Amino acid sequence: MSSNFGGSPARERLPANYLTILAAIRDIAPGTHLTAQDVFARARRQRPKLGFATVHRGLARLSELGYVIKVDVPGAACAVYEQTAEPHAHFRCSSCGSIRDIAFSLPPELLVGLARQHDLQIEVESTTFTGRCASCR
Amino acid sequence: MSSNFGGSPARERLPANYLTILAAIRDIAPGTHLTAQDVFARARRQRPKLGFATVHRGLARLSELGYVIKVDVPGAACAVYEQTAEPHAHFRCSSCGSIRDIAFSLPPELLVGLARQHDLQIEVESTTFTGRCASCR
DNA sequence: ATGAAAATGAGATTCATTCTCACTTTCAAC
DNA sequence: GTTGAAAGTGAGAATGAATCTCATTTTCAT
Repeated sequence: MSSNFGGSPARERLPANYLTILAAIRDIAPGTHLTAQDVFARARRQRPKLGFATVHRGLARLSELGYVIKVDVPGAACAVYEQTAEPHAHFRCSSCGSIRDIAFSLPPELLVGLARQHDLQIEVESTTFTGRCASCR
Repeated sequence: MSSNFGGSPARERLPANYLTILAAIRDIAPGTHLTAQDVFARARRQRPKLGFATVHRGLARLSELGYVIKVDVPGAACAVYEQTAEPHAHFRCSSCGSIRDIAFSLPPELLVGLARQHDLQIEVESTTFTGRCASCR
């Protein structure tokens, strides 16, 4: 899911492992996208006994709570995770597979209109562009 | 990929199997979304010996050529396919998993602007909304 | 200290998708 | 019509991300 406009993360006690997982994502440059494997490798440096399933569980929970964002990009082999940031879209290069953020978001009033028009409750909006990046052209 | 604004399908000789696969998708109500399994089941009624790998190959090719659209919806277990239609977005209900079309598309000039601004070549744009549908509320 | 609930790690499992490969079909050139 | 190279095919194996299971460990209010 790309943008979460449900508000700020709920304050809730998190298991130590989840904090380690969260740190693994927060301790990188904004705009970086990590796969679950990446997060696993990074978090394991802090907690060598950490299991992969726990990373997935933790990422799912952290994503639910709004601490991180799970990004499902069409065409990509697996999901990537990023730290919470301003709403934005994603671009995926079909040639090299790289993913980068694009400052962009749909106007909230548009979402409200669509939701009303179709009788839906829209919680998450995700926009993805695919094409070729500068270096692959 | 949700919208393809690269033009109309190229005229090219397609293997008979691919035509069967295409027919399986075209012979349903617009707005219906079929998984590869669904397409397989339907196409197999016409060609019982058809293999599953061939369906995947065919869908990939047909999608490349613009005859069908592959829809990768965040959160869904697998991709779905639909017939080519007016550009539109997708809504996925997080509760029942149903997917429906939403008449919506980004203004082309916006895409051109983003492409120029970020030095990208944008070929496909995909917008997905997630939330709860009317019957799940 | 204690016990119920939550969290954990390891490995098995699931399942969509892709790969492999021997075989078959297609079709243009002769 | 024959031929041969290229393309397509089906079956099953392989891949790999994500989820599930379960016995064990940790947490924490009491």
